Amino acid sequence: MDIQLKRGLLDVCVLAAIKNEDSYGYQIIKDMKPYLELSESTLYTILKRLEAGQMLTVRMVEHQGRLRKYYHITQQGIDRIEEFREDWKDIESIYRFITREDGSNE
Amino acid sequence: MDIQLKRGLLDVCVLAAIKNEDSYGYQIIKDMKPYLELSESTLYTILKRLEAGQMLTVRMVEHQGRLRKYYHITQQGIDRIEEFREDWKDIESIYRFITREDGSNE
DNA sequence: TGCAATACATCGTATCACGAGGTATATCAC
DNA sequence: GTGATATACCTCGTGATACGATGTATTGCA
Repeated sequence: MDIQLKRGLLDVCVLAAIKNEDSYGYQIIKDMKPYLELSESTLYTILKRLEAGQMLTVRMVEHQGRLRKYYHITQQGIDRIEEFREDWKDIESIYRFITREDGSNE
Repeated sequence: MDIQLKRGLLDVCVLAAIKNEDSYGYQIIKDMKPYLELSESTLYTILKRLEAGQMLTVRMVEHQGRLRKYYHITQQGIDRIEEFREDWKDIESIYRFITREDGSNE
């Protein structure tokens, strides 16, 4: 899929992936894979950005000798998803503009 | 609206704006305004990019002493819109992932 | 005379996705 | 025990790109 199209979805998509249950990087990639593939470098960049924007909090957990960073969504993160829902109305209107058939000669 | 969300729409939106009738920069901005605001600098960047990608052709027309550059969509441009329609199915599936209610506790 | 609208353009900046590469442990096959 | 694969994190550099700022030039109206 077109990279540009993904851009606006990525941040919200990651938030959605941890919305119902705290999760960690590797797991998030696996969960999102059926919908949207993203590389590790991309995910960790996004997670950092979301943490900086206080959309989520981080907690270290040891699991079988390896450290995992569990991410937990904040209220601001939940609000961000809600904003996206609002934006979606505009997106759909743009979609209709793009795919409209002008009746003129088709 | 979120800039990132617009990104994937912009190119296709401009193509859609000239799909039914050749148009020029200033007019395109006005036509798109109700759906998607974009600055002149952004539009001219996009038009250059679309021309380079052979999505449209350009023709100079003098109009009341001023030069206008009329843009005409090519078959490749039309195909690009069709590709977008295809991508839209994936986008909608991502939208459902983001807005899904997991039933668990809501 | 001045200002808004029309119509084009360039440049620099900030944001961002991603590939390439790095570190380290667990697990399983040979 | 050695190597490969999976797990799990990270950084850096690059290319793409939207946009504000700025510039040029004409038309038309107050």
